[in-house]
Amino acid sequence: MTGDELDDEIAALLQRADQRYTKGRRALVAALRAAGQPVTILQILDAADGLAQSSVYRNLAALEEAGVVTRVITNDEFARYELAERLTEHHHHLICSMCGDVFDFSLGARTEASLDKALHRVADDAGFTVEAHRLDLVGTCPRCD
Amino acid sequence: MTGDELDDEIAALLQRADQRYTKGRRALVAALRAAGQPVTILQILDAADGLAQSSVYRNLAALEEAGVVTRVITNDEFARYELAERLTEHHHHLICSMCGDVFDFSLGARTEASLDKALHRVADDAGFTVEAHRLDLVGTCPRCD
DNA sequence: CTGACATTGATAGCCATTCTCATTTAGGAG
DNA sequence: CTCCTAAATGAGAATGGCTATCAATGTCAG
Repeated sequence: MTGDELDDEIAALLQRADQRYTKGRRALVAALRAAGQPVTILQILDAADGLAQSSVYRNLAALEEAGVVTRVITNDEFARYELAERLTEHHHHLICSMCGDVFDFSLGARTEASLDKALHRVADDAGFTVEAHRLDLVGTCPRCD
Repeated sequence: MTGDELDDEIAALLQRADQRYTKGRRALVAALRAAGQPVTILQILDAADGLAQSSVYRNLAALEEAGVVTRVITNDEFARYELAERLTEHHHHLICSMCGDVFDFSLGARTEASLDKALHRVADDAGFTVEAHRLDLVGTCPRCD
């Protein structure tokens, strides 16, 4: 997806949620795009300066509500954010249990498909309506090893 | 694993970590065993009363350190705990995004094995040392649907 | 029994996140 | 362009799950 297509898609998502695509929100999206991996609020504040902490928190919540970004759950105490899969592509996370850093990875289409089938079977049995699945690898990254 | 075997195993794990298997810790383990699903601190305090909040937090940390329990990461703001997989069996979680409840499920051995193989391949490529993998299904439980 | 030390429980403190509110900004109507 | 209304912003206060503190208690060894 090119930058313009991405922007159009985001604008549409925000409009649907009655939200404006403001300067601050554009800066957030740019920071997430530049990072290329899930980042903490602190990292965002350091990278894209001129943003107020309270606005970053508020706007990330608005963007999440609109389906533009996703909050990534990890082991440490800091929330991380990345662009939603609808704007990128389905992927999973490598989480370093030492430093907390998070990296993306994908499985082959075949593995992903068979996993998805198995998961839907499980969900049906349990009466669950599936929204998403989350697959994380927890370990030690090369830098911390 | 019978109750006694479980207790022996836990005692061994604690001993290895220079920790005692005290009354309060036994009560915690009993509560987790009775629950049969990951539970919050609040649920533990409600179920097994007579436990001090501070001791529950401290003891869950000690038990986690010793490898007896596992902290389960979910979407909501409450930490959940369950007996470690070494004391039960490998499984995954169904997470309800409405009420936050968490349920266990397992995949067939074949699916699990091929997933594990794919994950190790990914980890090797990235230079990661794998500790564990985490597979969660996020959706809506029958009660909230 | 006694000393050394781990554990407990009440409470104070911490800190990521959320809330508040006065101010600024943006879009629509005339 | 000028109002007007409502959303967005930013600085700081407040929230709340969790952690640290510390005096009192329990426990094992000798």
